[in-house]
Amino acid sequence: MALNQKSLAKILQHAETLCKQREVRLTPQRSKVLELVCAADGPIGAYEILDRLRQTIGNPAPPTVYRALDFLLDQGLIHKLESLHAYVGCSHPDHPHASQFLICSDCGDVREIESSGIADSLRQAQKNTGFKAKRPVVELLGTCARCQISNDRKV
Amino acid sequence: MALNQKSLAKILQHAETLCKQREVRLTPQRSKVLELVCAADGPIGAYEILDRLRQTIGNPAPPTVYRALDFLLDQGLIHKLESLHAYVGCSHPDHPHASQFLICSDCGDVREIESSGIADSLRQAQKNTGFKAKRPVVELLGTCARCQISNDRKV
DNA sequence: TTTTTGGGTGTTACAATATATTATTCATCA
DNA sequence: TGATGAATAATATATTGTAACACCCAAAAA
Repeated sequence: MALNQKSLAKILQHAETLCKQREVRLTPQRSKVLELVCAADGPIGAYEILDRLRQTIGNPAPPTVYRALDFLLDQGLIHKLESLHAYVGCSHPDHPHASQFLICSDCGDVREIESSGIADSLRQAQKNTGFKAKRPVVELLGTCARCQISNDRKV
Repeated sequence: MALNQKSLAKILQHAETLCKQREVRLTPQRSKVLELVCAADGPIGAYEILDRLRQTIGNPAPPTVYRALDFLLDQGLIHKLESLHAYVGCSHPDHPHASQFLICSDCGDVREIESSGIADSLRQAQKNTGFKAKRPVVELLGTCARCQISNDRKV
């Protein structure tokens, strides 16, 4: 992550455009929550968002955050990492898509990938079983390439 | 699920054998938790386990359950459904494996599949990125074949 | 035999995450 | 203006998960 001011503005701008197209309302609060998620240096929890929101809005309560998060999730502007109970900004909110996450347990880094191979295999599995997925959750918990190297050095 | 007494006993027996082989201790409590998870009619939450455990053991506390669950997860005897905050017995604990779950939001049914296609694509993604997964989480949230049909009828 | 050690357990308290419920605001439009 | 519906506010509570520390006990070491 480590987003600069410029690209953050770009994301928010983009979100606004998308929501206008879709005729849904990106209210100030929702926009602020999106900003907090995207500006965060990695996945961010709902209550961390709540804390930071207090610096802008007067004493918000949990439902405020969760409602905003639900909206942003629906619009595909952010993703929820189920295994971390945390949220991240979406790398490419233009098109609805099934992304996958590589979550490093050592350094905490989270990388979003969009593997057509994985998507294909998931589609195939659905075809085989008659199941229809609305929200695929694919999260690989493990060690990123960089941490593997630094771990090897230590040993 | 809906397990009969006989196959439940078989599972427990099997778990005992595995743990002996691995030289880890399947204590009475852990065995009891495994039994509760496997006997449950679907995914079961930690606190539901806690409640049922009270009928056997004198006043257990949350850590008791979570410790047992952690052990069983480590041994691959159960799976955790991250998106449900719930646990299910593993269909085939013999070999460590990456399974995937089809979770129906309508009827609550959970089906464990073991798709070699998905496993392959995950492996490939790891190869491409240098990431090394210790625990893959693949959960498809959606509608099962049966519910799709009954939903269509209603509409 | 005694000591030590380490895993497992018991217990209390608390942290973190999430939802239910009810009421209120506010823009929009008939 | 009044009605409508979406969004928000406020309060309380439910649910899930950990930290910390004391204790027990069995197996290994002295």
